[in-house]
Amino acid sequence: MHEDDKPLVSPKKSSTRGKRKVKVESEDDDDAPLVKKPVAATKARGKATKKDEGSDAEVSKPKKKGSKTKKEGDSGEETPKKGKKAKKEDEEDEDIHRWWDNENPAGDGTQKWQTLQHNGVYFPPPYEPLPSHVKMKYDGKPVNLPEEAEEVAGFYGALLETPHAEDAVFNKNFFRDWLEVLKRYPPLDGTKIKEFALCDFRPMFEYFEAEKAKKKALSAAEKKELKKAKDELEAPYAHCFLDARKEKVGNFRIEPPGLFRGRGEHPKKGSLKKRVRPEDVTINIGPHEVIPEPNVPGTWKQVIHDNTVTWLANWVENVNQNHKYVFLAAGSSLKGQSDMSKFEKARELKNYVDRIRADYREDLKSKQMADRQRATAMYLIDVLALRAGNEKGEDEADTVGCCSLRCEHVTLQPPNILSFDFLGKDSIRYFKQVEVDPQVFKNMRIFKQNKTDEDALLDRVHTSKLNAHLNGYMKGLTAKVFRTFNASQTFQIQLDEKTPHNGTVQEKLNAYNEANRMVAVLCNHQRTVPKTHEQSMTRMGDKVRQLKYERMKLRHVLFGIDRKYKKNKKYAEDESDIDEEAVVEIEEKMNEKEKEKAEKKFAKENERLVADDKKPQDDCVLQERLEEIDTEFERLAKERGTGKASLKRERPAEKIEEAIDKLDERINTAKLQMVDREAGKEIALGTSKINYLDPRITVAWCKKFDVPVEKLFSKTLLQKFPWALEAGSDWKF
DNA sequence: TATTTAACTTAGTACCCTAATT
DNA sequence: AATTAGGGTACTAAGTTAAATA
Repeated sequence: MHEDDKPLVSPKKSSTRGKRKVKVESEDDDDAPLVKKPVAATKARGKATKKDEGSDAEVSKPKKKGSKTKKEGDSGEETPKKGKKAKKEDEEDEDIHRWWDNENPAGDGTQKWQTLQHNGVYFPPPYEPLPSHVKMKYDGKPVNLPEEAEEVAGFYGALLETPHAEDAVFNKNFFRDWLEVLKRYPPLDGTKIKEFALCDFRPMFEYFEAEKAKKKALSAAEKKELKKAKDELEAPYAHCFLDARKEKVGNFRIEPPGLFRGRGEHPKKGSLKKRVRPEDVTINIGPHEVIPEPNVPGTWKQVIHDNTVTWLANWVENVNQNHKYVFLAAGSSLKGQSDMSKFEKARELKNYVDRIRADYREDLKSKQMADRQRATAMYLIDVLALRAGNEKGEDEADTVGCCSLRCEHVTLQPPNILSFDFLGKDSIRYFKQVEVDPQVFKNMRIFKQNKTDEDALLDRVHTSKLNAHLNGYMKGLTAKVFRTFNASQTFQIQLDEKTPHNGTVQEKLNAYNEANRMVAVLCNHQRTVPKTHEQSMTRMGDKVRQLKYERMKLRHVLFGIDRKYKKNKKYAEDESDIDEEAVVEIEEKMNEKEKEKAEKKFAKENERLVADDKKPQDDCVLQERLEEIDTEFERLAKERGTGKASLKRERPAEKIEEAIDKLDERINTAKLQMVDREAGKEIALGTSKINYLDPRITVAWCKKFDVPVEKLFSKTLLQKFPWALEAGSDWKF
């Protein structure tokens, strides 16, 4: 692998080591001449730098982007016609940086930027006190709170109808932190707030709800107006210039204050997450750029110039002392390159995985306990796609991964089934019974010997050691690469095997989703069952029964036409679940619906007549129509159980046969849809699509099977994966 | 070497928007 | 035209990992 000098790709380590801390300006003096100008770069855009840094990366552009570039070219002034109607205002028309055209676009190096210009971060607007008539109550009496205390009370008030308000830990933490605020900002009327149980936040809650409703009731135009105003305020922060290219910033808004919503049994949930001020925020910017002003009063904690990192700003959040960063958006070159190298690394694992597997299978029998445990861990990571599983602290939710499994999390079901039950990342339950290699089963029995439930199952394995071991096989190999590798590999294989070559687009999409789901199951990607799931299931079920009913009727018509059909097995058999009772139910429902429809139609017709200055139809017209429907209903009632039926309009037997075939098809797809829906109700497909499946697999598949990629990648996903869109139809993971 | 910290990826959910449905 | 379901996005918590520190 040759070292190349592309600006974004530097050879790593040697050059970056030791520079993690703050980089002093003078160190960068050597490249000063290159970047002096961009101080005024807001206007200059790519132009100036193109000349200066020239050549690299841009070579392929003129051809394709000719027209676009020209437009950008006359930069400075706006061409009067420009944006008028040609484009929707949101169409960005940036010429994308084709970094993946470079010879070694992802390399394995740290990306090191040359210039970085941005406007800092966007602080949320300051707190606006509630109107004076909205007051929480204490012991039944309204309390006059200073705004600092009111704000925090409001955070809680907004959550009244959520499960958080029922959570003892959440309440305790909130109340503790709120009391702390109250100490500094006590009620203005002298109320002594002592007990949580005496607090009534409902007036606040109701006010918020009313405000929400008001906002919702605004006309579309007003909403648009508001959004536009907000966008304008935020616009300066939405993009930055990285090496003179405009790039989207991911999360340029500073997280607003609120109550910490930890997942699962997080001991700190409900704690007050304080408002972040400029004094808390460090910004990272090119050494020669104009230093931006915060949009709220105050000065930055620090301004640094560290081109070995990719963040624009950071601060430490007060609840868990977690570091928060402002990064570029997923579609940026920096993120794109890193994403691509992630998948390239996973592909590289293909060259080593056989060896690695052979080794750990061997080591499953090692005499050394540490080796045997490590091998077992690797088995779990490789086969079950478990996460590495770092140790966690007392002040965090009790969740585990591979290396942090405890004895209580695995039970043995002879001869060789392991039953896993533990909470993983985000406190998502991993609950599976898995048939494992007999040696793994034996090992587990051994590892559990003489230990209590709370003891570590793999007490001799630690993530860092494990990763060091993996790194010995392949540079950069760590536990998490296996998840990426196995996910993408599984996906590719499933698609290759299961895609119906001559199927319809829908059938192909089904195969795709099936493969996607298989990966999601492997990685245990879950979601809460949608609220409406049950409802939509019954609705789908009703639809199937309706179809079956129609089929039955058609069959009966056939019997009336020719007795031979009764002999035909295809038609002789009754539809499942359509018994006498069901028929009654269906017909009653049909009757009801028909009447409703008739009434609506009647009303509409009259409206029209009135509008045309004619006189509306008499009610008896409606009555007549309703009676007709009832007559039909009675006719059907008489048919019940006779095994015969007639149609309103006669049709030849062969047409009916065709219709039945069509119904069969519809019944089948509807049933499949139900099965599909039920199977997927708690499986999240998105996570694997975004993080684990090499997008080139999807792109190649789309090309090969002639499916538009837009059916599978949303707009943002398309923006995230520009580098993958050029994969050929025969590309393989 | 063990522990801590910094930086980055991965994750589910709340909420918004859009398209299907009524 | 209004409602609703479900897809998409924003948000930020919770992981992993390498490097810094003790």
